[in-house]
Amino acid sequence: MQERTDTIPGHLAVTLAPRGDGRRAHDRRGNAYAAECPTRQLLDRIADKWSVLILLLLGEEDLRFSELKRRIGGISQKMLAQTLRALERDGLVLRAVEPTVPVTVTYSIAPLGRGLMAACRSMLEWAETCMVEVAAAQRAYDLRRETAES
Amino acid sequence: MQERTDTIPGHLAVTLAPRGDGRRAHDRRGNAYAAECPTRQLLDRIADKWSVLILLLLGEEDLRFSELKRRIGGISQKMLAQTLRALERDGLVLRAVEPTVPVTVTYSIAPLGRGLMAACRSMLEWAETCMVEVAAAQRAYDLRRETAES
DNA sequence: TTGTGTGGTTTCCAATGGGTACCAGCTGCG
DNA sequence: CGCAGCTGGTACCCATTGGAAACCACACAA
Repeated sequence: MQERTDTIPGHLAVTLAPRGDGRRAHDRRGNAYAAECPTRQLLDRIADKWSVLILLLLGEEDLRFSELKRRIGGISQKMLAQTLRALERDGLVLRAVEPTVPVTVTYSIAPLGRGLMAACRSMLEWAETCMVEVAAAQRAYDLRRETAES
Repeated sequence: MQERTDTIPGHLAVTLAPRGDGRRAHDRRGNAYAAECPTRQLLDRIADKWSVLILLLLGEEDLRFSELKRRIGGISQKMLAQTLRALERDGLVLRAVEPTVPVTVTYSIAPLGRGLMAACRSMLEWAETCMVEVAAAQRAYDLRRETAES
């Protein structure tokens, strides 16, 4: 949305190795493949199944803790709390506490998280679209291995 | 690259719960939030940091095992082998063995994986774009907690 | 009084991931 | 000749992570 290619103050100097050969486009924007790069660390946190699922759900409507837990099959309370806290810290979701009788906590998507949601959504859509082909590929692979073993 | 949006035969019938209330758009395409849903299981596998990084790299050029390991900071041989095998099984990457002196194994992206790459790429681009804002949000969050503690 | 529901935290244990060593097979160097 | 070295892994072991379940505080309801 804004020009940032060479306006970011300090971190590019850290992550941009002084190589001089501008080989690939993304290298000019910080190397997300280096473990120490902040972009990589951010990517590590969001390229996570629980984060993606939570963001997708919150993209549709605001939800409370227990409702999220109910909707996301297989998530433990611990991981839900942990992931929500991380997303809140990153400014991707908002946490609103209403001091009702049993305290009510509502989670919603923050402005910063909206952009990420689009990426998550296209991942989900790809999965829905290609699932059958993937399943076929798996069967083919397993069959190949099976016959190769004998 | 090719039309596949509405030509899929059978799986929609499987994942579409017979509920009748078409509340939300994605419900009509199988519930990816249920742990048993194949779409969810696929999403779990691809919403993973190593898978995303590998796909992004292979999207740019074919690479060999050791080159991938060199480029992806912090990945262990074991995780690289494991993730590559899973991606190969899912039909997302291709593994080509050339019987050279020390055997040379080249990995490339499969047609099926191309579509997913787009989603991975937008995730990376989002991370690059919003990293600074996220870092600021983190600092604000930490500060809030710090002062709340005292 | 005991149970319910809320949004967690804590505790413990199993599973997952990572580090390291090792392997096979041939090359080339000393 | 013999031995290191390069490749793409696998096997083993331990550290970290994730999950299940218990616990908590609080107010109300039966």
